Amino acid sequence: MEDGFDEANPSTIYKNQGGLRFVATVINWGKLKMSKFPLDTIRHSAAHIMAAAVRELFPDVKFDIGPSTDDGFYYDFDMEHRLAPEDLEKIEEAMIKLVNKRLPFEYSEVTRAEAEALFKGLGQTYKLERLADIPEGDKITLYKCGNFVDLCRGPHVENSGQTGAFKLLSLAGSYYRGKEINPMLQRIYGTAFPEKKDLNEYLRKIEEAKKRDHRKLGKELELFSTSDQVGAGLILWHPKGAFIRNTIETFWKSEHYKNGYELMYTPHIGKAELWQTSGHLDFYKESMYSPMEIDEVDYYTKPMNCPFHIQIYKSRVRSYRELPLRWAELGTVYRYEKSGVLYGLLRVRGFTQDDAHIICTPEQIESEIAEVLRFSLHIWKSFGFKEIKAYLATRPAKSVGAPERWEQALVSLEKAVKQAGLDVEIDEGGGAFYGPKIDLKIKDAIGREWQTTTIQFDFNLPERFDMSYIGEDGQKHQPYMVHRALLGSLERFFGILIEHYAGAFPLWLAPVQVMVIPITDKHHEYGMSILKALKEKGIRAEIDCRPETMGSKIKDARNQRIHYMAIAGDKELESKTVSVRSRREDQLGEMSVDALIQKIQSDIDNKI
RNA sequence: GCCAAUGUAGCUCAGUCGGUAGAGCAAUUCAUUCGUAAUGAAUAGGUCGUCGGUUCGAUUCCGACCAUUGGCUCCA
Repeated sequence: MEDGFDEANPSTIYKNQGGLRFVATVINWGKLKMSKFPLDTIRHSAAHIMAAAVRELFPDVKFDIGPSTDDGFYYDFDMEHRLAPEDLEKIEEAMIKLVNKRLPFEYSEVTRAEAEALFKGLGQTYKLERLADIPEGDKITLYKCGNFVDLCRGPHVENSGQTGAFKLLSLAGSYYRGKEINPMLQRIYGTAFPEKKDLNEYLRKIEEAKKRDHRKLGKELELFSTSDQVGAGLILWHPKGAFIRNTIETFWKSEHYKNGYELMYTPHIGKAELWQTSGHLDFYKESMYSPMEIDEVDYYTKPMNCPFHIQIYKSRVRSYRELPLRWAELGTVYRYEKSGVLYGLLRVRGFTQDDAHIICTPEQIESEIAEVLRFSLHIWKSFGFKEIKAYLATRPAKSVGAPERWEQALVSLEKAVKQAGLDVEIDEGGGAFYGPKIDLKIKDAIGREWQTTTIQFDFNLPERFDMSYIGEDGQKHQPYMVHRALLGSLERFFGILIEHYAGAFPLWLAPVQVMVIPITDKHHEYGMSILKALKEKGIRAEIDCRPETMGSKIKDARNQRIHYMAIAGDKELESKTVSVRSRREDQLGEMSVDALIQKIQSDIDNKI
């Protein structure tokens, strides 16, 4: 009978604390079937049940909030007990008991004073603070399920039996109100679905994502690693990963040359004065590494390439006749990232941007932007990504640059996006202080979105570096400058690529395209001749001459995600053929080596 | 950076309530010469993340650090 709770008559709860009355939430939903409750209602209700269960197990708990999310729900708690993974099972068990009781969700509209009295009485300090956030005049509603009452705007399901199939997934720390200076609360993540099969499908998806995890595949396929001795967030590209990177870079470079770019190389460090002029030491210093002293002058490792490109621009007087300049560089930069945010290839401390700067006249800006976008989509298509969404970020409150420039920039960005036929979302005021931008998000094979391409105007650096060109009128003018990265960084892109293809790269990127498998050592010689024929045609082939069974060699080649296996035994030796197996289609039967070569070359050409 | 967890052979993991450790896979050697997802046997392989403390003795207990994992914050 905690808190005056009467099991037989739940509605009597808290009557002693302000005489609050609760009514069932049944009205909200009428006769809806459980599966008809909105997903977020089910999840939010599950969060309440979880909170109620936590309260039973740890009575001293203080509650913060417990919303539904895109994938499920969470609830933030503050308590003496440090939650451990074993606790999740106990909490789930307690939840199931509450579910089986089919306790009604009941709500009550109360006055601020009533709510304050209630939460003060319960010692729920976070709830009191959350209560204070509710604007004067707004309704204050409480939802109660069993002996757990929560400040909540609802809605909820009718009773605890309707929270569907749920599962608690993980524990995490989380700052109160998401602010670093606030105390860290304990968060439990879970998810819920109307039906068990939906939950299972979701859990299967998590498993699928785990299988594709680039950190796991990177190790298994020997693509990359990091080393404690080198340092966190610094990537070592192993031969196979480096091969793929080189293939990406070669393609990237040739496409850039074909599309009107020029490529450059610039140093990894630059004097403090350069970064002073660029403003990085004022605005970006916390992401830069400590300087090194050379001949009594401080030099910084570069976090960006732009100041160097600008120096090339400024190496002589520029005429309007040479604009637009499209200058690209695979520039390796180093940025300090907090230790806790490092994540495989996706968040690192040293990375190579596929950077470019477009320097042009105001008249050229619109077509230049359209062209960058077109080029970007072409590149994405080449790597097998087809679903792309654009995000347009406009002028923030604090910003530099003439209003008419911002206006023109936005118009050209909008036009370009429209022309490219992309779905676009506007992020009002989300631009950088130095200019508006378009970001592209690409969707991978299992539907996850990744932010990659960014196209950013910069009204700051041309000013700071006093960039100019001589116009038709013989006068000095300030050019427009646009930064853009298509793949983002090679590290991050490689991580995305690994997950997109689950390690099974398209043939043109695959480090090994064919594995020749002689059945016994009688066939080694013939196998070697096949290997030679393939290599002569520039096909990346290897041969497996280990004294293993054919089945074992096939298994290993498959695990290495090798596209084609060319099996050579007595039959093939006699008919001068190979028996071909593909990763995708299993057995393709016997064919001549020439036929295999043709097949492979056609796959490569089609970027399959 | 913060909260929590983890760190044992190349990989995946077991184990030691304090007496310097074990499996499977991989590797090596030998045997097997095989027809479309694992042939068999033997051998070798570990400062138990690093440094310090407690102890007769530490991989085990304690502390610091490093790294990793799940989140939070951050990512102009």
